[in-house]
Amino acid sequence: MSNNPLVRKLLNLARLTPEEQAHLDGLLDNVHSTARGRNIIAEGDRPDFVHLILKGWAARYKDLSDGRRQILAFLLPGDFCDLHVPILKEMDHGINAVTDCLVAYVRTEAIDEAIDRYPRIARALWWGTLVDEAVLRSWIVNTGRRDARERLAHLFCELHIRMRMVGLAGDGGFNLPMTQETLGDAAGLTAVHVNRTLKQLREEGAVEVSKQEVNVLDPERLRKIAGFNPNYLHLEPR
Amino acid sequence: MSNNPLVRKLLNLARLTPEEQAHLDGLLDNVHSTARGRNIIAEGDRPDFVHLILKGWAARYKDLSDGRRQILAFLLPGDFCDLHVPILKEMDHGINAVTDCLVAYVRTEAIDEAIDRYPRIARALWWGTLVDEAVLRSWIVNTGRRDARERLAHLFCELHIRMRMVGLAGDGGFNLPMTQETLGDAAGLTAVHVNRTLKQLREEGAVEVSKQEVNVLDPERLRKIAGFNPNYLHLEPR
DNA sequence: CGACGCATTGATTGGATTCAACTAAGGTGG
DNA sequence: CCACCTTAGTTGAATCCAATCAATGCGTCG
Repeated sequence: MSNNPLVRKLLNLARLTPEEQAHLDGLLDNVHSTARGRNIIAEGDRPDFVHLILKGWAARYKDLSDGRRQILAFLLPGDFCDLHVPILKEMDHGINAVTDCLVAYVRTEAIDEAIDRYPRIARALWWGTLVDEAVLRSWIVNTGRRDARERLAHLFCELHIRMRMVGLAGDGGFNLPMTQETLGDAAGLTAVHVNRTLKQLREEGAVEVSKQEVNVLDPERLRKIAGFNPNYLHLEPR
Repeated sequence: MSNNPLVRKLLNLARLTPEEQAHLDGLLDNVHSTARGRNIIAEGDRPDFVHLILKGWAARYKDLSDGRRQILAFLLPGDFCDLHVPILKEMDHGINAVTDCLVAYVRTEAIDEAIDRYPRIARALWWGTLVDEAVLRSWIVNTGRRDARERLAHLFCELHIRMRMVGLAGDGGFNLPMTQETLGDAAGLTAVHVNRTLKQLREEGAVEVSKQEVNVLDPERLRKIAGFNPNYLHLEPR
């Protein structure tokens, strides 16, 4: 099994030849590290590279002028930050390192070349961006129509699957290295209310979140609370 | 000026030759109508065609099992419903006709062919889907971090620009043919609260919404209430 | 005309925020 | 090494925004 998280992720849906996998490995030679709390990309940037998370957690976010912050997506190893930059030029949001991160800087021409040369890579990358988009839609439902308890439950279900996809979680739970404040910024809640809601989820025996660890006590109950339907992650073999 | 809304929309950012425009016109020969309230596509469908709105309003939506509904996007003339279907196969949400609609059914191979033949069309279509994605992100901020008044103001700002892009609105306002219930499903609010909030926005002289018409009384004030920054629509000429 | 869909308004409830206090854990420096 | 400080988590009380429940008005359409 490749230890290139991009390959691990794409193999969840596409079959890739060793040659194709090697080509993807070759893209990730220019690696930088970003310390926790620093921006990987800021709103308004016009990056020359496409950025891919290799290690750690990052968050796509937008800030309002009065300080409110909304996280738009969590980026795990294997996720691209800004595959769209070659077309859109300017970032309309920022990417922040939630933990210390290793980030690959990929030349946009190298992406174009891989897409031209390997149709299956093209298809797999496209699949990845479409799943990202589906996750965005799911987050709109989350913030728009679910209450705090359902929201956090849904977030944990999603992150658990995505962490498993890249080999970073087992069945019992996963590592969630962020504060309750950050969790609130993702769920559209205050840190205080996240705290109370986590307590409630713990007391009803669904999930226990402590010390950066999510411990899924009762997966079935958690899915039920969340109303979780994984179809939007499009994981069935085509 | 073309009366093909797809061309009108794409011309906001791409320069397209008459030949390219004619080719796009040629894609839209298979037209069906859908009555208000009917689904254009349902969750779980695996459509054989890509659908494009030619006339009317449609809504991308998800329903929860207990009846709560969240609208994920409004689709205007020129917008694709499901450009992603060739890759993802199964719809993870539905598309509903908010008004009577005219919808073009485009063969997926015809899209592929246009993309292969005309790189600029490819680029323009990609730009369109990336803007759709940016709009999704903006809606997450809306439902996650803005209150009812800010949310509706932001929605009106966005729709006003998008309507102008396809020649369906002037400076003073635009036609919004939907109930307050539907507006609530988009903003993550109840119809009752939408009603009260519209009243408030009217009383402070920002917008007047009545009889399916949005009348922007004070654009500057509306943008200020919304905290509206149009950068996410990526409309500057590249 | 009566039925229905939609808009409007009032009264009440409830979920989430705000403000505030306190604890626990970790890191730093005198 | 421990006093001190910072950061994160926890809990209580008060407040507020939006949901809920409910009633009414109004126009349209069969």
